[in-house]
Amino acid sequence: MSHRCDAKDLSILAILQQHGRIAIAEIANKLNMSDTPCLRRIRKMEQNGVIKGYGADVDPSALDLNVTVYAFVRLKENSAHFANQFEQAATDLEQILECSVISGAHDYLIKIIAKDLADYESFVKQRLGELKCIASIESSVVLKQTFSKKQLPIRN
Amino acid sequence: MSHRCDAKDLSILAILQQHGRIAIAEIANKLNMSDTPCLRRIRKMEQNGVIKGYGADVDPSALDLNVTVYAFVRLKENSAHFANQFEQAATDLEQILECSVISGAHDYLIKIIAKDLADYESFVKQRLGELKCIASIESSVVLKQTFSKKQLPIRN
DNA sequence: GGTGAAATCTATTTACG
DNA sequence: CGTAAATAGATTTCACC
Repeated sequence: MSHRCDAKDLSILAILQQHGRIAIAEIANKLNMSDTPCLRRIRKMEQNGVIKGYGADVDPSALDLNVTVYAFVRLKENSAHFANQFEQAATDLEQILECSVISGAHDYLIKIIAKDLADYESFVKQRLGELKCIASIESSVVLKQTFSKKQLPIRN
Repeated sequence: MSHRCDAKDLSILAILQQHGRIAIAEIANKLNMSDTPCLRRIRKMEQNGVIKGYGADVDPSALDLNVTVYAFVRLKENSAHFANQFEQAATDLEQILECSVISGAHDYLIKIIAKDLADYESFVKQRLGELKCIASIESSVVLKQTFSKKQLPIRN
């Protein structure tokens, strides 16, 4: 279901990554092409999964979410059963924004967002602490987000 | 410049986070309101920064970006000069998607995306390795991304 | 804060090179 | 793969509650 993106597709993606609600005609205009082929390319990329969707980028502090924490999680056993249990639980917890299996001494790296440190602490104790598959959690609190880019690097 | 979001604003945000290109009329319809107030609320949230922007969610593998790595960086000194130097360099490097100052033994956690492990290695050696402010880098390769949610949790 | 209708702009389709 | 014109649909403004 994949698809080879040519240079024009990549140019369209570079624009849409940054301006998700831009008019198709404006994209076409920027790239010196007309609307119809531009729209056709976009619809094709939406259909074959190159474009997974569109979203508004919301300021976390507007939702009173002021603390981000990265946490390393180790499981008690490296069994498929424990892994599935943890991954399902993590998926269901809205405060966990990202969950990755990583190389090295730990099993998972998860990114968590919370209102404040007290909220984070109660999340760890009441939600993660409930999971019997977890052996240890090591938290790294984000003191300052230098930046977070929403765009992937596109090289033409 | 902040703004108190009421329940309707939050409902709008919940929809726009997941469907960034949805028609305003459709949002209004889902929430049993008419177009004009819905649009007014959205424009207000765009202006006061609650909505920071819109973007297409692009599949990294379509751009031949198949490796994600989290790296802990320690600086040689905890001076403002070294911090500024590192943060500016990280901002300029497109492959670094996120850069956070974290608590604990390390100074920064950065998220890097690369074509493959060879590409990542050359990035570390040729780009990061050039920076005189860095004392050490510890990489955690993402073996599998269990999930990555693009939406912040919204509780009404 | 809200409504509903009119005007304007954008997306989509169709016909064709 | 491209263009251009016509239709259908969305956004925005307006007068008003």
